[in-house]
Amino acid sequence: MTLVTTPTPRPLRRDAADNRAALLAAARVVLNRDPDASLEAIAAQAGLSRRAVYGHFANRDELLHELVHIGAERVATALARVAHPDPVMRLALIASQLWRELESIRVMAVIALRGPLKPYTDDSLRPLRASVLGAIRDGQRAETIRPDIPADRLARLVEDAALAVLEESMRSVLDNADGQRLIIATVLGTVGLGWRDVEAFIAAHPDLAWKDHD
Amino acid sequence: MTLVTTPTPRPLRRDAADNRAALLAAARVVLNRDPDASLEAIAAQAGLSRRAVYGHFANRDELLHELVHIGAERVATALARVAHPDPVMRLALIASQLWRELESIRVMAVIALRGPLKPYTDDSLRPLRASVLGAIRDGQRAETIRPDIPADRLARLVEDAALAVLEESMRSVLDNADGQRLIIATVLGTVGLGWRDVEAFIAAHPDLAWKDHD
DNA sequence: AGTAACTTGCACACCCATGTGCAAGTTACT
DNA sequence: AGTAACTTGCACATGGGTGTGCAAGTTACT
Repeated sequence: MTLVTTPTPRPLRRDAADNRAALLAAARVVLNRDPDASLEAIAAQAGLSRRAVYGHFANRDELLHELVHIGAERVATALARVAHPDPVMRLALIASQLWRELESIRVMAVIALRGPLKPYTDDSLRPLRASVLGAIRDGQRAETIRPDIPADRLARLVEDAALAVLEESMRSVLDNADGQRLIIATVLGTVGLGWRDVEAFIAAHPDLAWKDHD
Repeated sequence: MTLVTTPTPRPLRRDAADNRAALLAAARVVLNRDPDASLEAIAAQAGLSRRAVYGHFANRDELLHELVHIGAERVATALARVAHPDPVMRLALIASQLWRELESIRVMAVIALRGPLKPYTDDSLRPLRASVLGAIRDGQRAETIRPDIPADRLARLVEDAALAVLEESMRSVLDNADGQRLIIATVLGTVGLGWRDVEAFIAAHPDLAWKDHD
């Protein structure tokens, strides 16, 4: 008769846990700079050897998979905060939350484009996309959002517009307040609002302003 | 005394010229689908062997260089048609011309991002970018274009927005009329016009409508 | 202080893409 | 019909990234 051990294989040693986290963080940084970066580059950024990577992840894909998984969780958490009857406001809130998850979002987008991780990444982004699409549909019904472009197509353009702002933030320096304002302005602009309307909208909703602490 | 031969090395054989053109066309197609496609893939698309590529281009970079060169010429030609006192109209015209050069533009953008060709590609796109930037500055002075975003930053966002439409055209099918309308709407939206203004603008300028036959 | 966990460095095999040399075949041009 | 141009297929070298095995060193935990 054998004793059944707990399914938990073993409580990771502290330095190992740190290194694992460091690798993921390094991957997020390096891959944002160069989507084709080698494991060598990622390990170096984490201050580890390439060989060590294989102590934590079976292979490259598993590392990326983890990255996407973590990103998806952060986005889901951020998205959970968003709820508002006005679809335009909902889009603004989503945009604003995305700004806070800049690096995770961008890595996911970049990984989604290339390689075999695409299906999984798409899965992870599904709720976000559904949420955007829903807001756009509602807004089109109310004609606050341009009804001249099919909702699904407009949703993709909004996604690309948001990504453009995230990329812009890698080129030049954007502090949080500016970045948040910019991504909101760009998303609402894409969706059909004129710039004066956007300014009025932002002014009318001071609760949209950037708050630190979470 | 020696006879001086014309600087033209020799008049390319016809099939060779055809194949060279086929390779460039194949590269445009294949690289639009996958920016990292191998020479093998490009040659195959052209119906040639990988080895033949080296009969026309010294190396991979030279092929890409040629592609960018051709693209730049097409864009320059298209851009030359654009001149209008109203900066918004100017942007619309630029956008409209870009739609006609879809594949060339997209390949250039994709090549510009990665690899050592970036400086050359940037050079090639300079006049286009200058033109966009100029229109934006003029429009901001007149307050028809949103003045709340610095002109250079807005120019980059416009560029990304235009690319987003070109990408959208690779995902779903867009006929010329729709594509042109969409890229104009997106660019003008990014630049701050509301969707009703855009519709009015397009309606007021029937000369913007798609015309075949160049 | 001792043990297991973790990292390192090196060696190696593997894959894939690029670039070159060369002989043999096909094709355009005159 | 003959010649040079062009393409092909193969072999080979090179380079860079991935993934693995193993021995030796370091570090966390008890």
